Amino acid sequence: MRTMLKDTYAGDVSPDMDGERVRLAGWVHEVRDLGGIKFVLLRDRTGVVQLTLPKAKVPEDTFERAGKLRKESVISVVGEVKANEKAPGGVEVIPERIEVLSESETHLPLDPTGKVDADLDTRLDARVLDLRREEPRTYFMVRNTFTTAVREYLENHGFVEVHTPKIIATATEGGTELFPVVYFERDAYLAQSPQLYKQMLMGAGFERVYEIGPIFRAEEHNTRRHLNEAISIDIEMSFIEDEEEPMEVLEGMLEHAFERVRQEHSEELKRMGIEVPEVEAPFERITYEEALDILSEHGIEVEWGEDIPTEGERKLGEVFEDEPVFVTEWPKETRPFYTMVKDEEKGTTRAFDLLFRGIELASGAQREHRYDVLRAQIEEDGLNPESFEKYLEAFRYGMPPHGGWGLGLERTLMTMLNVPNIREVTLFPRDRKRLEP
RNA sequence: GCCCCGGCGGUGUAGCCCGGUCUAUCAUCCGGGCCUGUCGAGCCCGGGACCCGGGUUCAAAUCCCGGCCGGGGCGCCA
Repeated sequence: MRTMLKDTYAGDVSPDMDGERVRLAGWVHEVRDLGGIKFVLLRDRTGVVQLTLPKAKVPEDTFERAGKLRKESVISVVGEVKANEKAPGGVEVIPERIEVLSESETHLPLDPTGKVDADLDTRLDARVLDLRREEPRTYFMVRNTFTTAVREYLENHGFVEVHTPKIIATATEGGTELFPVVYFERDAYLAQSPQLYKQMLMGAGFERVYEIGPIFRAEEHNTRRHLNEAISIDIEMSFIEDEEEPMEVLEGMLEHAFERVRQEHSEELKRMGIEVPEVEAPFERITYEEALDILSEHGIEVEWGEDIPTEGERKLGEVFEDEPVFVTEWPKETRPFYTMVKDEEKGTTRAFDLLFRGIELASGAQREHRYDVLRAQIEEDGLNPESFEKYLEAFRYGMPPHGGWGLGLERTLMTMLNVPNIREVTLFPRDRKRLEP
């Protein structure tokens, strides 16, 4: 990366570049004025480098200007690299010229050097400044590595990326609340999931699709693991024999993506005290019934047919520690109409959830591809098949057996990085209280 | 939707329980000064705050009520 104003990243300046002339640009991290010598710490997205200005060795106006720099102003610098043991990292830059490109106001809403803590709420209010800090920046570099690795894996396994509509006409799965939007003269909603469209693409013969896109949930929840707008990684695949195949894609993909993050970010994560766990496919698999038994052994009673409550998820997280675990064979009543029933007598389905560190990261299933059965299940759920007409049509002209899952991106990152609040890994989170920035 | 908790300078806090030199603590920060090796620089001087409204009281940051804003738990989910 080079521009006319910048040819070197702060983090790339190293002692073996001694004598080289560099153009740097970034933010004034700190200024230490000792009178006859001044130190300016220049920060960019790669790190911090020290500019050293001994009065006798730099032009007078540059020396004067350095003393007047305000924290967080944007500057560009032309200078010479000097290896020097006294400098942090053993290297510093002696500037010839310092140009202020944009001056920062004083009284910053928070301290980007991180010497003084700020509450998450304060940080999110001043998110642009907050994102200049190393920790949040690292989270989003990890996020980028993660989604890149996900695409890599899925592309290598024959999945094609698609984009389905986010403005929809009807409630998809029922259940969660939808955000209404005014669509010209009609009512419409923001999509809570790409589910129905992914399936329609199976009918279209795409065979393997994935989508990384936003989902919207109008639930008034107020917790550290919920957002009203989140990113979902979704796949759907055709010609599967059972739900085992999409599960294998999920565990393989996560193994790969976690490994990538470990490879590319271990250094800065270690500095922050974060260790990304090694996850290895195949993951543990237990049935819903076995999960209930385990919980019962730990004093948590869940009635068959009920969803596993938060307390139970947490307990399972303790039991399986850093091991992701699939919970399979969920009862029919806990699952939406498009889920394929596995055992009519027992009332179990081909649905699965992926739990990791006590939190639900993904859910998926083999879907019902038989038109008549699907239609009947819509009715059983108390929904009107007529409002699913266009969806159902996809099942009338040849629909392969298929299945897939949706994985919450932010949920995955927050558990992977062990951060206490999902908002940490979201650039500009949307929750019950927050609509801006 | 139900429940719990909290609001003090730009930021993070002490003080609140047990009202009274609180003329409000400390750090960071901001402004000024000194200093040629800082790296959480140091030293000196200065600046800046009790969420809003009402009530109780001789007296309210402190007690009570309401509002606003925020944090979290549950439910539901990714």
